Amino acid sequence: MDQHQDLIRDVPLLARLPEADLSALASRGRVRSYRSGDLIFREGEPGDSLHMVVEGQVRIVVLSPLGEEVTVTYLGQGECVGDLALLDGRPRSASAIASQATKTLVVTRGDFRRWLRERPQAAFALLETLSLRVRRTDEALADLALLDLPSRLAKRLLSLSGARQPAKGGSPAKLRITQAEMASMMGVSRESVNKQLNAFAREGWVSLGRGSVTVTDAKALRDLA
Amino acid sequence: MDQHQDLIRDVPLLARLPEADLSALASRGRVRSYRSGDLIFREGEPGDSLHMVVEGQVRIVVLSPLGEEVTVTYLGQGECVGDLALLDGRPRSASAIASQATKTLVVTRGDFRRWLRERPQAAFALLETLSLRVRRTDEALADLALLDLPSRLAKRLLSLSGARQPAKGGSPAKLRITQAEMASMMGVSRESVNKQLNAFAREGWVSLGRGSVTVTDAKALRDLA
DNA sequence: GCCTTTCTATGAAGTACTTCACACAACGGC
DNA sequence: GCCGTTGTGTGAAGTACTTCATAGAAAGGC
Repeated sequence: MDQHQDLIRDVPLLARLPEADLSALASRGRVRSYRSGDLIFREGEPGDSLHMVVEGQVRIVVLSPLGEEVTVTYLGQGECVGDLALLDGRPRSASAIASQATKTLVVTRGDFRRWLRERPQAAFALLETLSLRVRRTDEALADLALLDLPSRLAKRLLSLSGARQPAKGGSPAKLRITQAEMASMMGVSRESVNKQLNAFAREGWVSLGRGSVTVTDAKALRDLA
Repeated sequence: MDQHQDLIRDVPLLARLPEADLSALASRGRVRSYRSGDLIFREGEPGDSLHMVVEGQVRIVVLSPLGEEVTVTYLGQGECVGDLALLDGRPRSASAIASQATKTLVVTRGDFRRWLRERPQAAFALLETLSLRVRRTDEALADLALLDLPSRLAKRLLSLSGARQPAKGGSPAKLRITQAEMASMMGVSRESVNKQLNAFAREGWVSLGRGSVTVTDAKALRDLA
């Protein structure tokens, strides 16, 4: 399962499209800037645009039934925010908030559909990409139902570190993330994440700092997951 | 919302296509018959075909990390089995087993791609369908992480009964399903499902039989979920 | 009919998480 | 430099599930 992790990051919606098609799409977009903490869109709003992250980082949050904010994921440069809205025109299923100073390229649904109509080939690539995404989400669902916290945490650490440190050997990747954020993403308490991270640290698999986790033994984590 | 069940049920891959396009695709397929218990395909095999269920029922199972079979969902008449393989050509992410005598219409990846090439419009419909499926799975993921068993069970009961009893008023729908199957689908123990179902029964929200659950107060379940 | 298998039902003990309570360390503002 | 804020670390108690054990009732084979 975890060998698919690399796909997670390098398969944003448009990754498989030829460069020319991509820039044609980009040329129809407008650039928007956000300061850290700015709301990009809110859960439940009608969604008719896609944001490609040009610079910075975006936090995706949903409201839990109990009314607390739960961070689903973070999206960085080159990734797409709110892409599903382009395809099905449904309301936003989550809110997007700039977690740093961020620039996005906004493409509207209308522009996108015109662009797609002129490029039937692009639809194939999109179908393939979306299909991979369904697989990945299904897999996450199975993980959540079947795996315990240590395994899930190990997977998550690998996925996060793999993403930021692509195609490099054994060199350790320092993740800039708080334990509270990890807990929120995984749907467990901060205390549990803390205790498990410290257990990993005692084994020498990770090293911890204030607001950071560094994976030092990826193999051990992979074995666990 | 809960899990794969409903999404695959009311949003089969090809639901939004015009009738003519559908029958053009169907005409390229071959019909295959399976007896109850026959394996249709196995997890991990290369996937290059789609099965549309013409008659009968198919059980989708994955192997958990501990080696036990977990039923992900059941697919019935008109639904598609192994549809993702057509789009991305990846190995099967689950096994499919005929849970009754079943007939399927098999379409190969090659045939599908030729068919799709001749119908650029169909790609739009497929993109929309897949997009909805991603949303539903994401939602199921959030449910699993955030909701407790009573809520999830209530949702699941509604989703199952809604699927079999579409667009009808207050009339009770009798689900033909064992508690063990429900437990396997939801990733909890059979005993937990049993105890919770009996709690619902004591409230008068469902009535139980051997191999069946009947929702008698859908509103109460909805309030809980 | 009986016997085997399948399914439901339930209590007792164990486990993995949770919440709560608190301590302390690092950083930022001024 | 001090002080409020944010983040980490940890134990105690509680909760929601698990597994295990056991029982009985319904259905199917022959």
